Amino acid sequence: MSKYPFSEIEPKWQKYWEEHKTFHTEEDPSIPKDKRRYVLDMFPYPSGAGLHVGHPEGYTATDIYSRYLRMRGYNVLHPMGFDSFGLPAENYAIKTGTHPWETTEKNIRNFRRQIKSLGFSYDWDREVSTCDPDYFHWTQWIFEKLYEKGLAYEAVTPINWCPSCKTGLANEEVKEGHCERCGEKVEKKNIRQWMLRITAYADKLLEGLDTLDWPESVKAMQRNWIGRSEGAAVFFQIDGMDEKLEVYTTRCDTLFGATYMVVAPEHPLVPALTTPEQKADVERYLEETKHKSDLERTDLAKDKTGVFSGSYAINPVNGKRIPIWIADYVLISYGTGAIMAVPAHDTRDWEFAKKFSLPIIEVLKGKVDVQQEAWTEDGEHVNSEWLDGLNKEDAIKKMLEFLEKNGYGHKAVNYKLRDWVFSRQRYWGEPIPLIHCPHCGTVLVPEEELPLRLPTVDKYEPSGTGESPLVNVPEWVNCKCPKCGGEAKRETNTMPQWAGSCWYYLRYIDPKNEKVFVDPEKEKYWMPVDLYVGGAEHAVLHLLYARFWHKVLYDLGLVSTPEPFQRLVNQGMITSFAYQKANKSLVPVDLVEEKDGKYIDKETGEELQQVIAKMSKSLKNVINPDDFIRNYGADSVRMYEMFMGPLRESKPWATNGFIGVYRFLDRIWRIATEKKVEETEMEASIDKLMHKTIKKVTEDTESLSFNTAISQMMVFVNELNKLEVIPKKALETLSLLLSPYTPHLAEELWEMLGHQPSIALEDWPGYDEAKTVDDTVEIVVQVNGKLRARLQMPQGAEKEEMLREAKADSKIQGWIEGKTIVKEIVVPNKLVNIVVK
RNA sequence: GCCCAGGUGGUGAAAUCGGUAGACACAAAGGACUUAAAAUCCUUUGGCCUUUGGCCGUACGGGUUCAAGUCCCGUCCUGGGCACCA
Repeated sequence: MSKYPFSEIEPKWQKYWEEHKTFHTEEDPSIPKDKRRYVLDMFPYPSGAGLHVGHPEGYTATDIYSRYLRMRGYNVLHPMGFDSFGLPAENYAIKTGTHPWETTEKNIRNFRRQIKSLGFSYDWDREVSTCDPDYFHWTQWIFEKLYEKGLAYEAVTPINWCPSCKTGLANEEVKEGHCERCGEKVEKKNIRQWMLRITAYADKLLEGLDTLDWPESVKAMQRNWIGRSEGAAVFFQIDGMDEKLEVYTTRCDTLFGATYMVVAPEHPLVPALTTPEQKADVERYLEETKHKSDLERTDLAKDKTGVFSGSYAINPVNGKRIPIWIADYVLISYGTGAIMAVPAHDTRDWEFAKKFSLPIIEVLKGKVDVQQEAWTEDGEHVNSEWLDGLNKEDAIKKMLEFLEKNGYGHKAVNYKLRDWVFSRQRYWGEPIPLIHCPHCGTVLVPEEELPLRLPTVDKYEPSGTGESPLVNVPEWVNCKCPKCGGEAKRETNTMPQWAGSCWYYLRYIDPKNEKVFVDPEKEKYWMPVDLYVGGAEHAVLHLLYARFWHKVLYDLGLVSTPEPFQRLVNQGMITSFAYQKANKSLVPVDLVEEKDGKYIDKETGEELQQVIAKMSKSLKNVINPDDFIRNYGADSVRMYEMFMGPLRESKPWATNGFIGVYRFLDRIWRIATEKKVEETEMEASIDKLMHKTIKKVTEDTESLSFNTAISQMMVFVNELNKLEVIPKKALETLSLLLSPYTPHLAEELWEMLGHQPSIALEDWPGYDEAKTVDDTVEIVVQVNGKLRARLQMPQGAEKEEMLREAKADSKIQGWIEGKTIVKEIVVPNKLVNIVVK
């Protein structure tokens, strides 16, 4: 069926670009700052499975945009690399004994081949790979800066432990109590960890969001994750003890309604609070909660449990004695690990109070009986002495004044954000460049000894005791202390995968520099990233960590911008069709057949419903672009992925739509090769359409609305196809407009039209605004808002004339005859609406 | 439960400073060309009716307006994120 020889054209031009270094980028100082753009893709983890169709979506979008900007005279930095440390290569090594380096190299070669086969205009001289010692040299160096600044610290804390991956996880890597990577239930485990003090940057990370051109949803997610809340710290005197219990509350105005207190089971005051009579009960409860997994503790049922400590606290506002309970619905990790409970106005406290028959006192006038359910909305204060009658806002203000004046408390801010657990007990990651010396304590590996490389090991198996496989390599672990020269041991933890991706965008700027991580002049030349495109799955993890590192580098004067990524666009996920039984279970795609537009389960004959689902191995609906590139060409793949729908929205991969863009490209090929192409005067209508097309494609490319730009090009091509003789100018313009989208075809056409390559270096075509408007326009005539007639009128006709013609129309007369005209609305060049009674 | 997106033909989707709903494409049906097929080209294609015309139609129910897919209020559904955060 094929006439369009993509399999010859595409390798030809890919070779040309590579040999001529068409997309090599230099820091040309003569190009002003506002004519430079940094267009970045989220670099891939080179998995063994290779590229899937989601990758080229974002990569094509940035490639079109980069090629467009170059044609508009911008100097564009558009690099690609590989995020190559990570667990899959290590797990494969455990299974097969193959060194992760080998697996990773092989996968990178495959990824590079696949990416190149799509004809992207990357400057390959700038490729980086995070597992390359020349790269992680500087990852380690940045870690040392963080350490020197006091932002890295060691702690033995309960961390999220994945028993399957045998490593600690950051909070961000735990999803619903399960390991994000393997799905195993996450346990709590106390081990020695390196932590990064990201909490010190909570406010800066929050405030910076306001300056960014990012999707609101991603900003909202980061705000949620940081979780800043303003409230008060309140001190409760413990009855009969010289101790105070500090709580955090956002609603200090409800203090008169506090009828009991709760501390987390891990709270340090628990032993002191426990009275002899309660000791047995408390110990039993502590034992119980210790064995609950995180998931069980936060499980759906959320049945409240707890035990009375035996002690009482004094409510500072009224001197009442209130009991102190121990319960695991209070988390040690948030606030002070202790709360004042106001059961009338908090659902959780209410449930607990009901279960243990604690008093419920209403302090906000609500619409419900607080003995029956909690009232959690605002209301007038009652039973609150000097707060009675006030609303929430005023009452909080007044209470804060009272607390501060009497030393009972003060304003306080809390965050949900936790410090970042930065160490992993694994082999395939950047070694943390620290040495433990019995005399000098923790000492940094001297800068001149970086990069600190990974030793060769025989077994990649983690020890499972919370230590990395590196502990089994004594010749690597044992070393001399750089300070005192005595016997010392290396840190055996490695960095998490996120480390390398925290700063890779800076290394692209100066990838081969052996002296510094990035030359400051070059950094100033390109930063910040003008457009960053990638999946929404990195909304908190990568994008928060990278911002954190960048802000630290900024504070150290090492980078020139407070934020790394000025504009972020999330490409929508490419989903796939899946087939659902009546009981909602999904059937793998290879067990489904299509019959007369219906989908039938091959095994049972049951009729199935077509639904949209994430691509997954188990449903066998993962799509690899290689087959499509082979069968239809890279240009078709690029164009199809852009034509499917808006870049930002998720959309299903429906292969039957693919043929449409292929036909489109084939049609262009036939126009160029089978029709006469001559330097003729263009017919006015074609000329107008050409100018309209240039305008639409320009605007839509600029705004990343590639799907509508493509449909406009289709309209233009359909019109050209009707002509016997093709004006050369029209075909040249089409080639230029196509060139960011289907660069191989465009280069070939450009050459056929007698031009020197490369079309990528040509100027983007301009348009004449006057030619983008039609001489006559269709005017819609409505009567009472309903469409009744259409008129052809000259562009820019006067309102009076439009109205006169509308009323003169025979159809309209039928509608307005014998009625009173109440109102007449005229929108120039658009419509007339006559309102009658 | 909370926070963010989104709901338009058989399908992917266009159209949002409120102004012709369904551009472009797929699929389907019919036709031309052909010994035949593929490819290509042309026509039709939201639903209904009494079909040179009319009525209905953008998840559902209200509202604002001369005019609502678009704005406002409420409801339902789908996707994503967070989740005992005091």
